[in-house]
Amino acid sequence: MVQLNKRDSLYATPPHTIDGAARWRLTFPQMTNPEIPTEIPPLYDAAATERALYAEWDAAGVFRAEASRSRQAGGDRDPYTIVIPPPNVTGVLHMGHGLNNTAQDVLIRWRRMAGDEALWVPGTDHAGIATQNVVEKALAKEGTSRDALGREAFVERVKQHVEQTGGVILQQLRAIGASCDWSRTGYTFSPELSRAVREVFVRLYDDGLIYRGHRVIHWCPRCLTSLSDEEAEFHDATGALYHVAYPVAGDTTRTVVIATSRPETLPGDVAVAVHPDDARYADLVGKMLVHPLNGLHIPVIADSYVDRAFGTGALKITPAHDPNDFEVGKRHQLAQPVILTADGFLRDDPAPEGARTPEEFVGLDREKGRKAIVKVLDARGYLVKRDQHQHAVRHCYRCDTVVEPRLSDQWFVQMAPLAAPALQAVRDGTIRVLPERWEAVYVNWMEGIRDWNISRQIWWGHRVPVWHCDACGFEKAYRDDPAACEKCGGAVTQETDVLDTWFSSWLWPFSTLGWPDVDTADQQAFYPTDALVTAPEILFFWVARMVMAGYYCMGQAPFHTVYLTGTVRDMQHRKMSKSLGNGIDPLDVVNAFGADALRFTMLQGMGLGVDVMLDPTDLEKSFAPGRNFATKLWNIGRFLLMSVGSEPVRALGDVPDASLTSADRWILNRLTSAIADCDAALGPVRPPAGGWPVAQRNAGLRFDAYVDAARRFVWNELADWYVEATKGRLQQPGDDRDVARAVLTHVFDQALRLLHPAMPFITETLWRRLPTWQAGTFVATAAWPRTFGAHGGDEAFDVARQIITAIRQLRSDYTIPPAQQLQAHVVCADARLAGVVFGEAAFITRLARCAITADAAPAGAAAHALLPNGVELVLPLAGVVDLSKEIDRLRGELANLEQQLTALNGRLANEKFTAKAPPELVEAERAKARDWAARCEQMAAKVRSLSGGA
RNA sequence: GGGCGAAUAGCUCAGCUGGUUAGAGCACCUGCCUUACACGCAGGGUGUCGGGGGUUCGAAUCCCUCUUCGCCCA
Repeated sequence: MVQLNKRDSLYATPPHTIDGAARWRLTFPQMTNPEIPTEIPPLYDAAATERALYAEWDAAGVFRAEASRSRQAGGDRDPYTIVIPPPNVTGVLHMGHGLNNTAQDVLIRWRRMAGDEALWVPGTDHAGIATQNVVEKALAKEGTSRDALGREAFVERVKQHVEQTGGVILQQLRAIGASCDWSRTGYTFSPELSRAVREVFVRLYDDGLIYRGHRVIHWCPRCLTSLSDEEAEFHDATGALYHVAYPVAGDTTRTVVIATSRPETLPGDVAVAVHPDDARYADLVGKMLVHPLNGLHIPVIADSYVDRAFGTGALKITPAHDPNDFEVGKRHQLAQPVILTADGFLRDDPAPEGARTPEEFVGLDREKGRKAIVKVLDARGYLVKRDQHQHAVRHCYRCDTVVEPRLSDQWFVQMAPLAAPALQAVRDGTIRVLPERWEAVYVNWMEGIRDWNISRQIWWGHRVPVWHCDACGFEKAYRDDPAACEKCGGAVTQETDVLDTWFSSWLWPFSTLGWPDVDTADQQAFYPTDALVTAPEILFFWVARMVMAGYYCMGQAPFHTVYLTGTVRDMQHRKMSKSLGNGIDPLDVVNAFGADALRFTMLQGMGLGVDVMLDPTDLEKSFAPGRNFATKLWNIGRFLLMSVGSEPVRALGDVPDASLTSADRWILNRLTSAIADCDAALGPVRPPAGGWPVAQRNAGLRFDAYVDAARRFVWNELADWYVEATKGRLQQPGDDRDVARAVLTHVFDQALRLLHPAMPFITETLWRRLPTWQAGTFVATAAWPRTFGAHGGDEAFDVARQIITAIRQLRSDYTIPPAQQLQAHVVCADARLAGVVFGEAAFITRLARCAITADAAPAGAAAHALLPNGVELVLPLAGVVDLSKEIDRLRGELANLEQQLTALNGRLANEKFTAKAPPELVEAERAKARDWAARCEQMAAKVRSLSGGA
């Protein structure tokens, strides 16, 4: 429940129904008539504006890029391209997307206005495992399964699911204002992009970079597929380390104790390994041990892989269920019994001598199997001890199931040759990664690059395009499905695995531009792309692999800048997630406060490498920065546009320089530094030839600094000072009124342009109400502001501002009601300064509600202020000001300044300082000391005269 | 276990290659419905720049160390 002000009653529904969100939904007449500025509604209605405005942009083709206009294709504009990180086709928008796509949209809108041929390619990926999981769950509910349906019918079913539910997220992106070129929407499973996937597979295969390997890989027993290293995420867990005794065969006095965190894999043991230099076990190497569960004899082997310091220094070897054991097993030619089923249940894989998995354990899942086995070991006296153990356990990134290492045949990409140029690119500055520290992470991963398991044992995805001959065994990868074996004419069979979804998205920057067709217009015009904006989590999954694919397929890097966003978190710093229920639906925010408020809030919090904290339980508070500023901007616009009115406005260039007031000069100078600040914050657009120089590697992409600069200009300079300064001028017809109207219009126009990339909707809505607006034009395609030379003569306005602030401070110190008119006596030793001050008298009087006069102040109690420039203010306040308190107040100020001055003089007296510090600095400090000394003297004199007069 | 980063106002963060009287937003305190805006206006900084040592004429900034917290990798 909010406190209503008098204005609310005009528009609001009864007070008890008012909350922050509801107020924004109140409807006002459509604001499509810009011709009547006097009818600008008092509240900006985002809901009623945004959707229609987006449709208008879309219909006008504002977001569509033309290949022919790109310099690379013979046009006269620099291309600027971003490809969207394709979201899951059946996904819905979350805050992470909101953050990420807002950043991209700022860049694209900025460059579009700056005159680049800006292309933002949107699209989705088919999300193999995730989408298949969803459909399989639905089938389970219907009492059927993918196996019952069969492969073709199942794939058809998934397709239907995607058609029905897919693409929602692309609609949602429109709601937050994303200015994508929808005519180029990509989909990783479309026929075009599928052709790219197949092409790259065949090329890699023919180059010998794709091979089939029999290895221990990460297996998700729930998704029933293999996972790449990146998809099997480590989570720290507290487990137990079990010490199990293996008796030495034929020597009842001795045992070897091994330590394991996974006793359920005991049946798969084929050896116990010790370090070759480990004296404790040296005499046992080559001897046999009796397996404590199945009684089979297994050897003690020596292998330097064993870490003597871990556990007991003896390690059980289970080749089929641990990647390291697999390697050890291969070195020692050991068997590879598989004692777990695909879905994670214990099974037997008997040795010639007998069963490995005792019958009582067969059919138990991993959890139950572990408990049962530990119980039996304990009962038989083989369990020596059980320690608590901290370790990292891999989990499936899609379903969070504990990943099982599993021995199987998989397709791999040999990565080292692909990594070489990708590593070089970041090292030599062809590609920069921001925040910089991720560059090190990237380099580290590339240097230790491991082969990529690209096969997935699912059906939804691109099927591995390899066929083998049933008759002669010939095998080959094909661009087009073969009818028969090219060697013997026998029947051929295609591989059943499909490819990792990332095997399609690593081609995204060029597959969306028409690859593998060569030199399509889009490729020529827009490749390589410019910035890639994404979350750090997919640096390896996606970004690093795109770089590799870019070099492999296109011969050059796919982009020159990688910007990794922060993560959206709640107030406890937990990542927002569906399972925690701490997420915020961006569309709720859009409905409540508008897309601009959402975007501005995110941008303001988007420091480089900084996470964005939002409170899902209090949207009102979380989005206050954006909401407040959107409202402020609306109100500034409303007032400014109504004040300027609809009569013709002179172009600023037609206003003679001499007609500009000090205030005009001041705001124009503030504007030019705001433009410079925004440009500097957004940063260098593209690297010079030869890559990023060190000085620029970390420059730009400071979205927080950009919106801050624009906000400061609009709110703290334009609204707080300049608009106030023009109020008087606008009421008096004449030339000066027209000058003020021209400056207001120009400055507001420029401000809207600066803000447009951040707040596209509200800026467009206001921009078309400018008296200079021409039908059919958009701020979205208006020219990005440029800095201009400084206007001299803005000091008077600054002096006036200082005086106003000083009077306000005194008012506040003495709690004088704002409405009470005052009179200040201004004492200026400097005649020129006096002229300046009294030239701004009207302005000072209005803003400070205080007339100024040069007359000497009357006797009696008064408040005093001494400005740094020597101007002295006396506010006669008999009855309000207590003279002794006033003296104390001034003495306090004086003491403060004297303290600073003493420190400063100390520094200046130090010869080491004057000798070693830069001369400019020393001179600046001397000047400061002179100023302070003068001011101290003035203040001391004031205190003396007040004390003496008392 | 290996590597990297951070610690500044109640909260989230700026503070560039050492030199400002240490800043912003939100929150907070005081006074105001001053005819664009109470989602606002005016005024207010509420701080041992994590602890300790060092380098330097000078340290929030550079170095060492301790503590705490993150991230990446295994």
